[in-house]
Amino acid sequence: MRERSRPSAARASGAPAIVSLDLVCCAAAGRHLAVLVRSGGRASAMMLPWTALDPATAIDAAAARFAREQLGRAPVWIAQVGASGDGRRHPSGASLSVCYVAVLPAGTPAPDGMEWVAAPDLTGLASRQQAMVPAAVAALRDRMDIAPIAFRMLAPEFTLSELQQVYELLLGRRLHKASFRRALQGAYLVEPTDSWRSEGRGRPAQLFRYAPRKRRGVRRSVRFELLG
Amino acid sequence: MRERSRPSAARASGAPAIVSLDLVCCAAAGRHLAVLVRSGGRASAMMLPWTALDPATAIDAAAARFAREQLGRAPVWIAQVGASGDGRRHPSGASLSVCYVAVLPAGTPAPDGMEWVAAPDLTGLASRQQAMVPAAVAALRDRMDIAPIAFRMLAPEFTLSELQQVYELLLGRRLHKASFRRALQGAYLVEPTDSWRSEGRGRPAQLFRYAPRKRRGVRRSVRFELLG
DNA sequence: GACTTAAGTCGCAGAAAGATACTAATTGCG
DNA sequence: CGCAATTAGTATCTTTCTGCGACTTAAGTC
Repeated sequence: MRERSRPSAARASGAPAIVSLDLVCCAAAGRHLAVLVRSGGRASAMMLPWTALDPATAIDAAAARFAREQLGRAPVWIAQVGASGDGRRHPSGASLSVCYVAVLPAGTPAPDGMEWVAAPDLTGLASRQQAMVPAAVAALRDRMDIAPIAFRMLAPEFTLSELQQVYELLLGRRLHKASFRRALQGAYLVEPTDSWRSEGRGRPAQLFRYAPRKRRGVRRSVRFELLG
Repeated sequence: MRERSRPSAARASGAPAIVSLDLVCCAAAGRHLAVLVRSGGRASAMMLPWTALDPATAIDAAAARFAREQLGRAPVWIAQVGASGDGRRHPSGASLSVCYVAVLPAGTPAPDGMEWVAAPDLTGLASRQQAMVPAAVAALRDRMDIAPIAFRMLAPEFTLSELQQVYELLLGRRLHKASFRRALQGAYLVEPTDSWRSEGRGRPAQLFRYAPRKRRGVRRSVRFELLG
């Protein structure tokens, strides 16, 4: 089990780290989803931020605190992806790793010692961490229709085109503009502001903010389409 | 940290168990979802089946093997629910627990030392295990439209009314018969057999089997309804 | 002023989903 | 036997949802 540079928190007690807590921090960046990696000195030694899990602390709280420490600020959203532990390598040598996915607004600068890498370009991680990235992205995609993840990836005031781009990013496919806006309108999730933003060429876009209004619980119909 | 009767596998080595692997085994039982519990001698000392996680084994494989051991057969479906570790109590005293949800066909008899308890009646578990039950049910509900969970909860040949009852069980609401069948028909997931089953009162029902046919990938539209 | 680009809107055609009502086949009972 | 009760399965109508192309609006560019 090889070891290179590791975060100072790891194995501080001298006891071997049994369980690691790993973080996939995501932000929208143009057409890609960017992930924060710690580049340990050389470019080839990239790793996701991780720490040894303190058995005395609640794990969700530990993840939130670790994210705040690493980012210098609280993420706008965080959730557990899952636990993984098998033959694949982890920088810590931990036999078990619990992965969390955190979301930051687009344009957040990378903290010292870290950098944003587009998710598809992210290679060369230890194999267990490598597998966490698609799992974290899938977790985002799966939960974006029950939590306002896409909205949190934007500044508090945003254009509907920006929002649509985030949805297209996470879903991995293009959406139809009119249909997207109609669905959004019907959900009473945003309210217009008085501001407009002119960005280069075309007509200025109106700015909106996330302001969900209470609605009676809508129950979706049974979907067999993805089964099989 | 109190301890009562525990499975023999736990702490066999004498070292304290750091991570537990817990199992929520589910089966449809009438109008309720039933969960397998180990009733340790007295009725009050119920617990979910759990074991100490062996750091040397891949966790998914360990969960599958533990389920097979406990059930005397392989479950028809199993998936990880997540890791939980906080102040709440666990029978093992473990600081971290990884929960898996397993599915068995309706009517499966409880193994020795275990019994089926309807999920709503399941109280008196250690608090961390208590929280696993709704989380496991939610995991089933969330994944039933991407994995054939409902079909696996039935015998290989089943009636459409039985299938609908399972869906209603997992979704927690009534479905419309005609709409359910129309959607099922359109998904090409089942094929009729030549058998019919007469069960007491009304008209005999035709038996179907799960036989998904390949279809082009259907992409669902953006859903904002559950957001907010 | 004409062209380009992007934002935002309109309306239609087809698909999907809900409801009601209907037919069909069996058991229970007088 | 004949009829009510019960459950399975189907037909049809209506409403809603969704994909899509076409359109208008407002800016920059030449």
